[in-house]
Amino acid sequence: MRSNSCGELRRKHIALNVKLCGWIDRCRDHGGVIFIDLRDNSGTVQVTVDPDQGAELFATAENLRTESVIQVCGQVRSRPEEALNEKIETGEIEVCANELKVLNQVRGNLPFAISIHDEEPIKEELRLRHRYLDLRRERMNRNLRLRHKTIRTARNFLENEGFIEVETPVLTRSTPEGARDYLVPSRVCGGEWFALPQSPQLFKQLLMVGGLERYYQIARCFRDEDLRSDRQPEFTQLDIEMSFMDQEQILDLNERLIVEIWKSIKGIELKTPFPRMTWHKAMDRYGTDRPDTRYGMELTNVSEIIKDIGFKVFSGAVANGGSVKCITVKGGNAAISNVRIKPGGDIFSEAQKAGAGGLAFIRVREKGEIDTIGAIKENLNNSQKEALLKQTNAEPGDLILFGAGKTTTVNKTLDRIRQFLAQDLELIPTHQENTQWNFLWIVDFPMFEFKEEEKRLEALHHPFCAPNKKDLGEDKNVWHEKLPTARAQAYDLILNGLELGGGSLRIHDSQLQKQVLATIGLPLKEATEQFGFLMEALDMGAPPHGGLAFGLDRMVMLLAGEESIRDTIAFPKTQQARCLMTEAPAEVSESQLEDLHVSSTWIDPE
RNA sequence: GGGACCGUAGUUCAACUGGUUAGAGCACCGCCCUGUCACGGCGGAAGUUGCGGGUUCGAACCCCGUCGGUCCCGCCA
Repeated sequence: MRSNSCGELRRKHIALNVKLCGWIDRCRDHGGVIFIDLRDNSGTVQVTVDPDQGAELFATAENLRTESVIQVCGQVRSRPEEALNEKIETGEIEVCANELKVLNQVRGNLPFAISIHDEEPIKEELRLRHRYLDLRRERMNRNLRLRHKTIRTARNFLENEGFIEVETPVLTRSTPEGARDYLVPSRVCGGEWFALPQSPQLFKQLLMVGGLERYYQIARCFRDEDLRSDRQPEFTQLDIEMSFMDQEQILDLNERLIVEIWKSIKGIELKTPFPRMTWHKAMDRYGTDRPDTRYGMELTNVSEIIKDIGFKVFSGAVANGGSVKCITVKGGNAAISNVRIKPGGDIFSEAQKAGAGGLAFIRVREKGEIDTIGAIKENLNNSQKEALLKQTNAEPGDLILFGAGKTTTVNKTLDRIRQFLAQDLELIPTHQENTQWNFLWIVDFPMFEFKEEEKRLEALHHPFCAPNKKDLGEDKNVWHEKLPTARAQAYDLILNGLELGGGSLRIHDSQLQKQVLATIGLPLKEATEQFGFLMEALDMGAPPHGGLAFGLDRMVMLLAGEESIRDTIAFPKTQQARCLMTEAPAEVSESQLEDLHVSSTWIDPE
């Protein structure tokens, strides 16, 4: 069909007779001579149609339209001296057409322009409705190639490390905890349902019991929860699991994988080992378990200094078991007006959205003078003031913002304000050549967190994470007492404040597994029903194992510099989890439902 | 489940405080043009202002509802 690709043609091809296929990127009809920019995915080349090549050919060329698919036969020739174009890779030559066939004619208006020269933003709704056209455009084409290259790099790396790729079921069983499942009714087993996997977690553990030792998968995962710019109902994980490796070895292997990917995609040599931070320290210093370390403004705990002062908002918070923390905004006096930090202001309302009742502040003036509301100023003696300024490293010109109350709320508030101000004050170097890639391992997560609404403990990662042996001790009889406060051998990889992946060492002892499930309030009977196959396997020679999973869509998004994972997925869904192209989900016939022993209770609001 | 923003020609945008026939670039159609490369020139067609209702002498604009899209909170082990 074709002898060459458009983008490869150069001087050395001059005089060669070529056959090209592609899309018409643009046409320039000069009446006597017609120029066609022909595009395939290697690039574009100028095809010239001269009138002396025949009336029929010329007539066809005159009626061409943008984005029609054509096949061109012609000879590569040098362009005239004055018509060379340095801006185009193929700008030294052109193809003189002697035959031109329209393989597919564009009829009617295109919903939007495809041309590489067109940079107009298009409404996403339209892009999704005609995704095949959007994919033809430079940006999406590039993103999908980048995604492919990322996966290929991971595959090569893991291959060389002795991993094998294994597929796990998409039709599996529903499990409690975690996200809402997508369900599939069984026709053969009436009244019973499959669930689509939220991740291949249990299967990959059982592959370890199966003696595979090193597994990976580009795994599709499904979660029926509300969406965000970085969440799709079906998304892809780079899922990895291995046996006989301790945490350090697992982290090291994954660092090398990440280094390899960044080298191949960005041409950057990342420094290893990546920094590590305990979960506790992250919460303390940043108020979040996924801190963005590209900028400072860390949290300072000042509970000790102000616990006895007369300002009840502060002292009361500490007395009630909470804390008072603050962030110091360098140069904040000049940069941030009082209007913004008082009720109604944008910074104040950020604090409110995080659950804070108010937002106390201190402006640091020359010679240690401070400027704040009377209630704080009057109740702060000189030594407390000095201690405060010292601990926060505040200097004249700085603004200190406080969170006081329940520690979780204080952390949430200050984390949110810290991120908001980083954006606002442009503390993050973006669109610069030296983009920072701040990788950070968060380690030593707690096993559980207390779920206020349900008055019970819940697994922070998932209930298969192995607890830290040091926290349990040697005596198996007291494990159940120590479990609730134990740390997990779990880790997250954070990149610039986003969770890139996470994992853990797994429990490979059925007794311990049962105790963990009991700790989150799952009775043995139910646990056996849900996870009996796992517990059984753990009694039949289960190797110590662990692994992790990376959010591939998110990783590609960051590598591509995109702000939504939809731009890294060929056919993504909208925030309402619809596909605008196929219009899925859609109604099905009554007989299909009957086959599945299902009847719909949906009542159309009309 | 909740909050915010958006929806005008095929498309990207405009239309003052609610006021004449809803405009412009690109695309499209026609004519002209032999060296352009985001070609150029002249002309033309193109609109249920997402949809439904209300307020008003008068609505793209204000109000209510609804549909769709985006961002966020809740949610997402």
